[in-house]
Amino acid sequence: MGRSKKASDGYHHGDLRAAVIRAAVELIAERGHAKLSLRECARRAGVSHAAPYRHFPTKDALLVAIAAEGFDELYRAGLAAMEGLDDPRDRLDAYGVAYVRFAVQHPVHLRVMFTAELEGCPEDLGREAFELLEHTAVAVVGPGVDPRAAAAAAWSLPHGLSMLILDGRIPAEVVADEAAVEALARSVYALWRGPLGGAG
Amino acid sequence: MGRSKKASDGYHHGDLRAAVIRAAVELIAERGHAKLSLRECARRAGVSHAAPYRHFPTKDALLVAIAAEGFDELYRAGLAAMEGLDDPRDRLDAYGVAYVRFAVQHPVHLRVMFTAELEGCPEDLGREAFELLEHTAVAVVGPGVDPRAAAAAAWSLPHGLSMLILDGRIPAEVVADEAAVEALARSVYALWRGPLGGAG
DNA sequence: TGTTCATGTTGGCAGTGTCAACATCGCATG
DNA sequence: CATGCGATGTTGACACTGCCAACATGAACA
Repeated sequence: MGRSKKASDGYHHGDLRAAVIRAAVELIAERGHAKLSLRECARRAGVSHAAPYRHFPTKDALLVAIAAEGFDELYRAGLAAMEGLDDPRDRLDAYGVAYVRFAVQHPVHLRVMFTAELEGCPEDLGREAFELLEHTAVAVVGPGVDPRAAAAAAWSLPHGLSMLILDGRIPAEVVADEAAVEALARSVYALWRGPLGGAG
Repeated sequence: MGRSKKASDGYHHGDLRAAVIRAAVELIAERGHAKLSLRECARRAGVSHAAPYRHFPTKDALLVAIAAEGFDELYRAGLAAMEGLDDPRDRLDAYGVAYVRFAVQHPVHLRVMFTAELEGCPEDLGREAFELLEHTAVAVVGPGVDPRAAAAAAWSLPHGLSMLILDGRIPAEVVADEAAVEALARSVYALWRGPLGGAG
């Protein structure tokens, strides 16, 4: 039952903050967002019911921490996916596919990231990830287009697909495993490149 | 303080079911999804704390009722928007714009509709709205394309845009009022028709 | 007129978020 | 080495919640 690296296994936990986050993500995955309980997190981390309050002033603060974790990882996944690609459109595609991949790999995080309603949520949460997308979109559409509209358009597609998948709105066969999801994402982009988007 | 149409203003309420739903939507709009409380709904409806249980066996059942209401209205909004249009692409656009309009007009409903995680949620919740979209999308892309992929692609765009707006992820100026939102939706479609989608 | 049954009420239980008061221990300072 | 302080964890409490069981009311039908 190693409690992890440093800190005696006695009174103090050692890395309770991370342990609570981990427990919360597990709990949400098991029971759903609405049934998350700080006290249950504490139990799973092996501490008393009020211990998490030393690290998170409020339940919402815990969720904000999860969201921040998610945005950070999403940003890095986007960067990694676009690495080495030069054509703006290829880069945008790559980000989009990575976005959807992130969604199925970290469904709890994505859900929490876009649940807002969180009080005390820092204004610029997720800004890096957003700006990366906006710049990529602007590079595709050129300088004549309102960047905010370009960003909204480029963001909506992978975001919508991700949310629909998380909500179980996409038939199960089409999202059976990670490869299937990636294929779906690519074909969604292809459709908007082709018959859905192209000239009629 | 007329309690509405029939039913004496005494022991029995008359239309408690609808009153509870109304109160729940208000409450979520004010305090957020997570802080919805059946007891507070009961208070606002002017009944005792357990009265809602005569109409909803569980809190989730109340949310399912709200979602059903939303899907029904979304379906009818889509139908109305496409009425009189013949070109499949125009019809798909019209549905999409109506989808986003619905989102800003009924943010609570849309949020609840796509929160899933609801236990005892009927399998085919929202099927009408979905099938309408799928048929419209298939009419655009033709018979050679997997209908599930076509539906996913056509659905992702308005859904993603709606969710981003509800989450406050789109700059406030761009979604200041209903007209601005509609203009944004149209320009998102135009971008995927043009520089984002078209041949480079 | 009398009974039934949907609807509403009261009271209670276990669980929750949050707070205040207290306990323990690592660490820097003498 | 002693000491005391601040970060971290504990205990106990409060108001609130979802849900349940037992009871009350009254509208509609026999």
